[in-house]
Amino acid sequence: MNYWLFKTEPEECSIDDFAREPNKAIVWEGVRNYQARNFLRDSVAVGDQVFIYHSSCKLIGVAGIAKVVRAAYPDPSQFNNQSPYFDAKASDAQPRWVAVDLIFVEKLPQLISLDKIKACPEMAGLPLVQKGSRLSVMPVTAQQWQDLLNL
DNA sequence: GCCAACGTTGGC
DNA sequence: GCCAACGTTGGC
Repeated sequence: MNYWLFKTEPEECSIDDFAREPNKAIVWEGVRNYQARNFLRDSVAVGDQVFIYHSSCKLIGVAGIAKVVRAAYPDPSQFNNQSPYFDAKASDAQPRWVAVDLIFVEKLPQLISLDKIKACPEMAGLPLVQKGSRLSVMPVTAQQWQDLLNL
């Protein structure tokens, strides 16, 4: 079992959206970065645990936890020309992007803020806090996972 | 809303 | 395959 951190803008999809329908799988679509896609496609597996990180908002940080219930499959939004994630260069035969499905695990009683994460020396290896990193899907070690929850 | 740092695109 | 121009990300 692996651990991950997925970034999201809460206005689009927040931990509260998961909490509202705790038994409904949420399609994690719209990842349009090759490095992030490769993680999704090659390494994210059913049962993996995911930190849901809120970005570009008032309260920036890890807001909760979700779990992978379906591994990578072609991201439906790439074929939908009404979607902001539409990709004209993708086809059924040759999809470019993948999605996974997640389900709610918990909302953290208190958000783990980016400030706190940055201040923690154990988190220095996390791409999230590395200068210039814009990865939206990143691996988290078991140690980092535990340390983060202890913050 | 600014802007630095990245990633992608496309002409050559 | 280089690289300038452009678009995006995401904290501030």
